[in-house]
Amino acid sequence: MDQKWFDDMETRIPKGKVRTRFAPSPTGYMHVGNLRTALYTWLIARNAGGTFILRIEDTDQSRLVEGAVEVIYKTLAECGLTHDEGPDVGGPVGPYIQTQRRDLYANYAALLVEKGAAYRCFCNKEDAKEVDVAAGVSIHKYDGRCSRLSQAEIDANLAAGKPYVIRQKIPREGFTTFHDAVYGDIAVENDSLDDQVLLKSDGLPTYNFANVVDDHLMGITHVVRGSEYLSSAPKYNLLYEAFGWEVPTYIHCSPVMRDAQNKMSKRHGDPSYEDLISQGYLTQAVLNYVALLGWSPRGDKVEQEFFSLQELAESFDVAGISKSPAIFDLEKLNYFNANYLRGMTAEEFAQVAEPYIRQSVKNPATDPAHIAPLLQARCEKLTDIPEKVDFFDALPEYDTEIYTNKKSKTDHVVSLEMLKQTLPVLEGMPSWEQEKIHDALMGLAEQLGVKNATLMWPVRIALAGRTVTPGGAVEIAYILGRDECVLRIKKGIEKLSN
RNA sequence: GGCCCGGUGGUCAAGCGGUUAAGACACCGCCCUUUCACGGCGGUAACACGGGUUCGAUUCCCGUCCGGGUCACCA
Repeated sequence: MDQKWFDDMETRIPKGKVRTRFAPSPTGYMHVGNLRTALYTWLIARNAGGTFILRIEDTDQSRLVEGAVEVIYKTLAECGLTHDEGPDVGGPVGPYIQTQRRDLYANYAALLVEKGAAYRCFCNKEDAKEVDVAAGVSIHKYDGRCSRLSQAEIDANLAAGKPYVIRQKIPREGFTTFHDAVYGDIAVENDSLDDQVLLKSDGLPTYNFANVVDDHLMGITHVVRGSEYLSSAPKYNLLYEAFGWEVPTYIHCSPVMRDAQNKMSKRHGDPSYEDLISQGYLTQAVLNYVALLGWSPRGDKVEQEFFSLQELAESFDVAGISKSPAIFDLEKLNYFNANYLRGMTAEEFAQVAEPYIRQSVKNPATDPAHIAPLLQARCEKLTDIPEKVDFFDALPEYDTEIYTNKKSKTDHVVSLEMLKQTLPVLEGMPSWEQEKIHDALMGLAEQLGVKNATLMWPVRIALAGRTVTPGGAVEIAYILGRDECVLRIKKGIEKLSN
């Protein structure tokens, strides 16, 4: 083994600054838990003025998914989680795709064998498996038989070209302690640890090995990952020790749940980041909500709930990360989304709303820009829009029962009278402007000596055929245009006269 | 089953030995009002259970229960 090669690898490692990495395996699907991990990882780097790295973990050749890496790039870019180093942008410690680092892992695995912390195992999968009959479950704890092979036996196997894997040699005695920034100190007996496979027979590393090697070689100071790796952490520590490497700060994050007992998953049909966007949610809202799902601000910010990405970067603190799992609540996401929608300028909102309005308002004479303002305070997500505005194109069939309203003191008789009074007023409007329509109708109510609501309710019902509408009678009338209004009022009169 | 982790209202979540146990979502009521919203005001609702330690436990320790994770040549 060439010592100089190892020394060169060491000298490439950047030192001093905080360096974090998001290391997804390309599954073609960014689930919410993954997004949150990426966010926290990014925030830790940005909060410290450090470096955020993207690394692709594609060592499982049987799970390759076409275009999956693009989904990752696209999502990170859309969310503003910019990476400083990665496969597409390069960097000092590349390559950033694990399959392109293949030889490197083999070298480090060989080094470990030399050090006596790992050994070649010639067993096939079935030989290595044990079944715990008493427990009624199969456990996969390898008995370490190949660690006891003599050099002659090893040489013979090698000479015979027998395939092998490289396993980590775990001490049988004692215990291993490690520290996690969110869970604290955790100690486990070494005897409960398995001689895990480091290098597979195809020559590629397992996640467990590649991770340790890459995190070290890339100078990662804070390892952020899901809590499912918590029980593997002692084995990683043993690896760091065997190499004589400094152990990074571990930050394990509890899972995002769909309900009390299940993680969110594609299998259960839970939405991915992309699904949420196509369901009408805003990226900012999703990020804001997800940030708070498992993290909460401290100090003078305990009560703050709206955070821009920049504000998150300023406020984020590992101490605020929660240990217990959090259930993803669409209702609360709705709340955040509604607020972000309302926080947009009228122009911004009109722009994002237009395609949704056009889904049901096809009439080219109707201007979506006039409808958008009515919608901004009335929808939680963009996909709420189409069903709210479909009455503009065509008056829906409706039952005259809806003319009756206790609060506005209207019934069929009153409504009929109101519509009859309204018709000539609208027909006689010198110009069709919203303010003029408003003044005319208010004037009519006053002249008739009725409450505004008594007049406005039936007019709005006749115009929309709906009890719930975005905007009031005036706004709707203006958008519909005089001719259509007259037609719809007449239709109302006709229905009420029967 | 072994090992590891967790357990504050329905949900997120503050709390880190002494509090009337924050706040937010949802829910309910009232106000505003041209419907529904928005907005404003108010309300219902929680420390899993049992033992300790302590003058005093939501907070510290132990046990129980419940939940999760892990035990792969997947990550």
